[in-house]
Amino acid sequence: MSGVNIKKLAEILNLAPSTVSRALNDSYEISDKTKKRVLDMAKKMNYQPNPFARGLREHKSKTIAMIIPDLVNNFFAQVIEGVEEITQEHGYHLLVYHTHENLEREKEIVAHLLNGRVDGIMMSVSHQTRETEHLMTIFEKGIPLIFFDRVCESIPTTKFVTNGYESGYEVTKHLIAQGCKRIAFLLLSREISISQQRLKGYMDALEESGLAMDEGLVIKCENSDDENYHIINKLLTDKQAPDGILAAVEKLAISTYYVVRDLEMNIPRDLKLATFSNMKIADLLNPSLTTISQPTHEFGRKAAALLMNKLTKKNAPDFRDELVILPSKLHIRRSSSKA
Amino acid sequence: MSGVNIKKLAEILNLAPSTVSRALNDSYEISDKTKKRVLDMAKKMNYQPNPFARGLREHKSKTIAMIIPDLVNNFFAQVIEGVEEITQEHGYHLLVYHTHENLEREKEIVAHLLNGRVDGIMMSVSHQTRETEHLMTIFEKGIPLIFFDRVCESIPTTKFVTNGYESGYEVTKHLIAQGCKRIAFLLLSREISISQQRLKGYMDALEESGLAMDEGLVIKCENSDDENYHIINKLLTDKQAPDGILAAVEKLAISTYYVVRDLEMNIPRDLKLATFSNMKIADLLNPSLTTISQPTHEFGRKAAALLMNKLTKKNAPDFRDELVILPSKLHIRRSSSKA
DNA sequence: GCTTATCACGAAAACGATTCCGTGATTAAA
DNA sequence: TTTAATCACGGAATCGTTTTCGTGATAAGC
Repeated sequence: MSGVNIKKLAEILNLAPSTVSRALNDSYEISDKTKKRVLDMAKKMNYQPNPFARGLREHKSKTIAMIIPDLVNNFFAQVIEGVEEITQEHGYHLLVYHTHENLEREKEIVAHLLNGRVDGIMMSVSHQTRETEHLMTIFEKGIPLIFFDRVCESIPTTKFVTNGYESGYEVTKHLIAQGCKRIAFLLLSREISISQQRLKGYMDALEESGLAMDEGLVIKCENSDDENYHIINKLLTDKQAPDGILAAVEKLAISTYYVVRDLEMNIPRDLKLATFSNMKIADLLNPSLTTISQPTHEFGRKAAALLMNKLTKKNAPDFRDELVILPSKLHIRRSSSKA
Repeated sequence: MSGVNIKKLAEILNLAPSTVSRALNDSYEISDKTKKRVLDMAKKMNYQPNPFARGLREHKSKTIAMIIPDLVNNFFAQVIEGVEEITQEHGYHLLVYHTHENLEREKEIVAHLLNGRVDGIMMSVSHQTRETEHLMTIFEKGIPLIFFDRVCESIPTTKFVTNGYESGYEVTKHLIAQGCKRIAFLLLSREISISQQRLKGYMDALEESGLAMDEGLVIKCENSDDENYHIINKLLTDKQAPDGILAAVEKLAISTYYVVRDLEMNIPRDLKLATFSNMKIADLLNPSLTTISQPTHEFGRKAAALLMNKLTKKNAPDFRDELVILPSKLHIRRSSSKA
């Protein structure tokens, strides 16, 4: 169709394909005169190297993959922007895959990436992910792998996370300071480490404040908003209803707003609410919503920069088995206020 | 590194590479017995075909690209989800690129996709995009191209859009019915067709209602939130301030909220507000926000389905030069109410 | 029994780029 | 002047598939 390749260029210029290739790659073996001839003609004919031929030879794709659970969650959309900023700088391409929190899908996606299609992978595991063989396979094949946010602790590579424990602790302390005695913790999964850390921070804050830890107040929610509505509704109409809610995920806080509205309750009078979220308009909600927000763009940029460094620098060291912790920030707003 | 290829399989099975290839592709020339042997061994050795070798032979990448202006805008994030759903079904891969509303970047991205890296392109043009040579190049190279939302009218292919004119008209009529006499229209660009249509709907509604059209009320905003804050602030503190605002983009409505709050004005009493937006929590804002929302998932799915059909079906017809119109929906909420 | 299909598979070319090896020509060293 | 480098380039192999063209063997048709 298009059909400008090295062979044609060589023919037109009366050179061998090897010479043209070397000229294009600025090899020292080619005279400046010839280089100029080749470059000029290449530009004139709008030559673009074939990525498959090159990929086949070099075993490099100049492509990385991002595997994330979901996009509707604002968090990942923002991280992607950060990542893409960096990859584009380096001339890399970015493939995006959603697992929809489904382990089987995660495995399938991973399987399709083991054949050289990508040079590196950045991922956030689904909250179903307990087995890790498929992730270990990536690692063992030597494909550079970075986790972010939802990490898999057992794979010895670099992981980017937020300080889940500290922020869980901090926001719980805040809720207690505002007068909460029974604080429920809403989460999607207890499997993934970020949830565990937030939960631990929450529990330690309770204990330190002399509040009883009630296992019945740690509520596992679902992926479906409808189901969550009912779960939260049941929670709030119980005679042992909590006076505070800490949501591990934005959408659980949203569902809480709807339940509260339908029950004609009042936030923050009857219930104080805080959530982990990167929503930009938390300020404009009614009432404005107390959030713990993560530095999303920085997240994406830092993780991508590390990966790009590994891929573009000769002899870059392997990733260290470490956690890079990016601090979250607590934004106190009306939903958790005393009055 | 991994190293399970057809040649190795062939060696182990005592067959020729060509036979193995045919067996894997379920060719009629291979006996069932041999097919089974090959398939079993391929599974056992975890064989994954090399995408570059295949791509080089077939001139197919099994990959499509999405080029969008921005991701922070909820709209595109949701469209991507729809697209990915379909592409994943067909075993296709999805590359994502952001132009950040920058024409030069758009051109660069396009240039990198002309060499066979992708089998098809779905895009929404940046609002800077006036020239269309780079888009025409895609078309002329025969790469299937679909536009959505922000389309380029002059390229003869299928475009997916919402009914901008009708919804612009409808929401303006609504604002007028709520008592607005001077309605401002906030937009990012007059170049792109979707803006033009919404604007036209707005103007026709004004005219039909006997309201004077004031060019000074059509306000061009910027990409930066800070600048927009000042623009809107100036607008609302003018002695000729509007009593209604229709925002073409969600973020302009958000900025309006902040300005109104800082000016200690009241929505909807002092100013009625409506916006094009796919925000899910418009309901929870203070006051709740009247929106015109697009069917984002359907958008992505329909456009992707058309593209997949073209790419996977033999002899699928070329895209017709037509506009596929997906209707938007007006959600009336408190921000535009009479009282 | 002989010709002709059909079957089941192998050998080799091709896709487009990179790179190892060679080689004639010029230059430098002795 | 001879020898050895260095330069500037060409030839051919290579990456892993798919596919065209064969080919020997078996089966079918007369």
